[in-house]
Amino acid sequence: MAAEGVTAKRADARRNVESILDAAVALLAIDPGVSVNEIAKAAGVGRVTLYGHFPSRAALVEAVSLRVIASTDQALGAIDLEGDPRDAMARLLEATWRLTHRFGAVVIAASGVLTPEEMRRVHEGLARRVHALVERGRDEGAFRRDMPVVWQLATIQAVLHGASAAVHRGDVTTDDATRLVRDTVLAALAVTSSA
Amino acid sequence: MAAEGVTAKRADARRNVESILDAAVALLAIDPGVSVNEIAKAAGVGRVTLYGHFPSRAALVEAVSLRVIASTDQALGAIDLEGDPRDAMARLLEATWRLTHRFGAVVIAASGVLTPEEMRRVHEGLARRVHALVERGRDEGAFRRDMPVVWQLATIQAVLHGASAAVHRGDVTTDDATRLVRDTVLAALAVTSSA
DNA sequence: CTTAAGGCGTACACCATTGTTCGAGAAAAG
DNA sequence: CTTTTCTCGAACAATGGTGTACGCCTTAAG
Repeated sequence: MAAEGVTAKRADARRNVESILDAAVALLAIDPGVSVNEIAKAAGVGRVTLYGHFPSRAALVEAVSLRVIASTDQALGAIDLEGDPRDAMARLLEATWRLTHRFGAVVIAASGVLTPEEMRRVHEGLARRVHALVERGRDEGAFRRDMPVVWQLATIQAVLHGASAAVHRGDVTTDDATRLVRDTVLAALAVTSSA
Repeated sequence: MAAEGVTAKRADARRNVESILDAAVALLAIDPGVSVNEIAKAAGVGRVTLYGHFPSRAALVEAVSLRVIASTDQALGAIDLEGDPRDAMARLLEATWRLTHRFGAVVIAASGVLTPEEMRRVHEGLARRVHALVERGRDEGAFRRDMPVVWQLATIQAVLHGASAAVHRGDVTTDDATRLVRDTVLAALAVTSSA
């Protein structure tokens, strides 16, 4: 329908592609080095079938990355970043945390496949919102200015990643982590009363 | 000399073992999956020579782990943890940061070789000091109590790890990171003035 | 129902890595 | 100098992963 040059894929083929992508996202989010065999098995298809849809492991990882990026970008785009920087950051963190926890190590898998330039562009696109919000918070006196912005961004990312690890370890629940990430990051960004 | 049961190793053999361990620590701290070949090459010895001293890759990683653990334990044991919890935490963080940055990913390599029980014991030994200090700080009203201790420990670890990544990325210098880690962690642990 | 697209298992080539063996040669120890 | 230990390269088997070729079978599509 879309293009008549390519013979429309059969229904089960489309279903399998979806299964493969779903399984790949789930497994790559835990272990970036998972084998194609395991992904195919988890998707309920044969390894050869997987290769019928994705010419190589790299292509699969790339497809997964694109899917994760699109999903992430869409979710973050819906966040209201206006108003008090602290409140906006709280909202942004809540959404970002869910995404980080859900996709986790996919980034690591992607870093081995995508070119550094592609990685930079993706990271840029996702970090842009946080970056802009941190800048605004600093300008408006809500966030401390005695640290580099890049450091503050790195801290946010580190806390998110650490929260994901803590949940996987069973130290805290996902719901608790939502609150803890927010409070911890806001405390780290807040202007010190002793200054 | 030490024991007459074993024939004393030759001088160059001892030197080579040291070279191998040094190279292994350096390489494993960057890439936990580095090959034996690369380690041997970096140490300036043949791969077979390496296998002459360490029966397997796992044995090498274990030896490296033990060396790192001993070095870490000794360095942290020299820290004065008395006095104001904030000051003590600052001192502890400074030392821990240097170790984290120096050894980094060795932990990841070790996790694939050491048994979970061994890993737990090692982690316990290293986290014990931080844990005790956080507890004391909470009891004395210096650190906030509206977060689980395990979360606060996870946060500290996350910031340290993130700092190491930031330095490797070139976002901040090692010296800056020392100060930033301290200030960020203390801000995250501090009791909120708004509460 | 007929047909073609897709699924699936087996088997194979290929590559990197681990771990071993052998023998010649260099170097330390006495 | 002699002996013993160690180094080192080359070669080999084993493993585990990626990617391909082939043939049979299932299933969607018309």
